[in-house]
Amino acid sequence: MMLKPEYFQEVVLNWQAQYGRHDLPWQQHITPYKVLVSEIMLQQTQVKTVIPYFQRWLARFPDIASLAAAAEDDVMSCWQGLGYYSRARNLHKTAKYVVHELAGEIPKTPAELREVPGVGPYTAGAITAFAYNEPGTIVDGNVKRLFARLFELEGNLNTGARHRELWELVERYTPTTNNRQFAQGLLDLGATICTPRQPRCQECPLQLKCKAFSHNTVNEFPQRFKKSPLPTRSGYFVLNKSDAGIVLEQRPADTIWPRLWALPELVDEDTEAPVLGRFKHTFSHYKLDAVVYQGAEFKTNNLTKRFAIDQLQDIGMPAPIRKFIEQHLLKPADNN
DNA sequence: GATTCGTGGAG
DNA sequence: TCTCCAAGAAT
Repeated sequence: MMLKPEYFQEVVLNWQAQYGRHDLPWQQHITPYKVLVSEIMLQQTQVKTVIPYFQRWLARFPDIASLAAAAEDDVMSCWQGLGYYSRARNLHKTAKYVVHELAGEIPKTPAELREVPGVGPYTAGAITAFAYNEPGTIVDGNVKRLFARLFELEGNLNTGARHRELWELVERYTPTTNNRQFAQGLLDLGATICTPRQPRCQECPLQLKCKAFSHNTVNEFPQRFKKSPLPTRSGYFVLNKSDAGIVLEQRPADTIWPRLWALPELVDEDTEAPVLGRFKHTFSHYKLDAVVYQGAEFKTNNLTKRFAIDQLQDIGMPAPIRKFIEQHLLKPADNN
């Protein structure tokens, strides 16, 4: 290895101590529970987005026992708007599992953590390192980018084989001590210095060791590949408003927005009912063009319920549905 | 291995 | 507005 692991570790640790982030909410009075919650929330989600959710979550479910004892509706309500809702249900499952089967102790080793629902290879290593300060390898988007540039790793690192290769490379550079600080250092370097665009190479402690920097190819790594444009789907929803509130439907577990409360959805368009409004929404894998009908009849096998307006803040609703409803309740259309 | 799963920050 | 992509995991 051209770059000695001992040197790399020393650089990352020293840089983290001096320039890394130390004021994130989940870094204060660290407990395994805080680390678990934060790591699940941070999956594919930016730190800035997570912080207010994390604060509210800890206020509502201060420890793993309170989460285990919570009702699913409360859990989904607290997660609403954060996306990837299976994370919330898995976290709830995990809390029950840990409280009832593991005497409240969150597992410590990556292997044991992998048995936990919603915990994959990254999160297992992260919890081990951050919660217990024990050796845990982490490969996320930050680490992938940093190593891709440091060693000019070519090709698509997202394939199974290349990802395993990258994982083993990072593993060889992961120390057996100072695990928490090292893991934080990797993430902080990726998030604040080795950024996707306009990286701050002048401030990077690894500048002289970085192959991409030396070849002036930093912006070419990690190599990007074209993705096909997102398909567009249509959605048809019903908003039935009365003085008593609005009717919502709890969505089935096998749809987008599983088990959230949303406007009842029609399988087809309704050419009879008046159109109240439309909205567009972009998911990770398709675009939604939605039509909302006013007072359309619908039949459903799902649970439906009428909610008063002031109840809506306490239930888990998809972000775009909530936005649409708020717009039309605050500024009701008078075009009928 | 390819798909599915949300939402919003930032350029 | 459009694009990339974010402390990924499950199926």
